[in-house]
Amino acid sequence: MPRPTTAPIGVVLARTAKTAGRAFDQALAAAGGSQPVWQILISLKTTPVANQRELADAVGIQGATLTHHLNGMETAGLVTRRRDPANRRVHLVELTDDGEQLFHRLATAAIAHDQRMRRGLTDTEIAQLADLLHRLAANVTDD
Amino acid sequence: MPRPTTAPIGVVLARTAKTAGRAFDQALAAAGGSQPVWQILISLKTTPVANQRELADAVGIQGATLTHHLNGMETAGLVTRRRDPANRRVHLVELTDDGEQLFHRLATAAIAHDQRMRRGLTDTEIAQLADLLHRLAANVTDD
DNA sequence: TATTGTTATACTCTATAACTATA
DNA sequence: TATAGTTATAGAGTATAACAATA
Repeated sequence: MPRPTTAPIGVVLARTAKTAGRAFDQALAAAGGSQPVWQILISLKTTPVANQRELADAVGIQGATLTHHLNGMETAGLVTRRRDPANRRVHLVELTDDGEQLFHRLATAAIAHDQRMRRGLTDTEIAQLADLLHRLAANVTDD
Repeated sequence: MPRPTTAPIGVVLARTAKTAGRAFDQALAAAGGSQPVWQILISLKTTPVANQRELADAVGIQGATLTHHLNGMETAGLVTRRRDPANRRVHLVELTDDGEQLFHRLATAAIAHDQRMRRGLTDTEIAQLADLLHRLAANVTDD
């Protein structure tokens, strides 16, 4: 008596994330950004981080990878880096006016993208989905 | 009266997919594979494709990208390519014995990974999740 | 010595454009 | 001309290892 073969949830998740991620990429690109830049901006705006290591953790990348993105963002005039006088090993990352403006443009694009994705789903269903995704992620997080 | 700020579902989805995707990468790497190789193998085994273009579509990549992966897989002895006698423009892709074996190893790893992710979730919840993800993806698919 | 961050280097996945082979 | 696939090239994102600066 074969179990009803539910398609592997990992496959469904990966496929959906690929599709949604590409659409999100396009939305952000049209607004002059990208997913890593958006993640970094949103972390800077919403999460109090003491140093770049914590920022990298918040974004989910390595420190060297963060440096790579910050280099680009600094060249583009989105952020400044200066040493913390209290601990000169620490580099304080701060948004410029241009960085603030890009943040708002990307936020607008992200909100529009989210509303598009949510079409036809109730708030309850979205909450269910978020809960299920959280529980799934917890299962593959080693801690 | 501000709406209860549900976290953007796109953010939750992207974060979950990143976490789950990396765990899946590690599981496949430990079994000697990768996500693109696994997607190609599973498409070859389960989807009847007439040519490489259809295979690329099934995997969700461009034809040239598929060629890139098939080159590696052919070098690794996982697949063979030969021209279709009936239409010599078409290259028939076939799994070798080694390819079959890798498919089974990766399938085992994928199943274990799926079971790990599903811990604590009922079959009903998984089915709900799959349904919600499908509806989300449909909203960002242009067709 | 330990901590913070950068530099150097390289790998994987992906893509577009130009090309070859076949029809 | 149109179709199937490959080659050439490039770009984005990520990572590890070695290094410099600071404590």
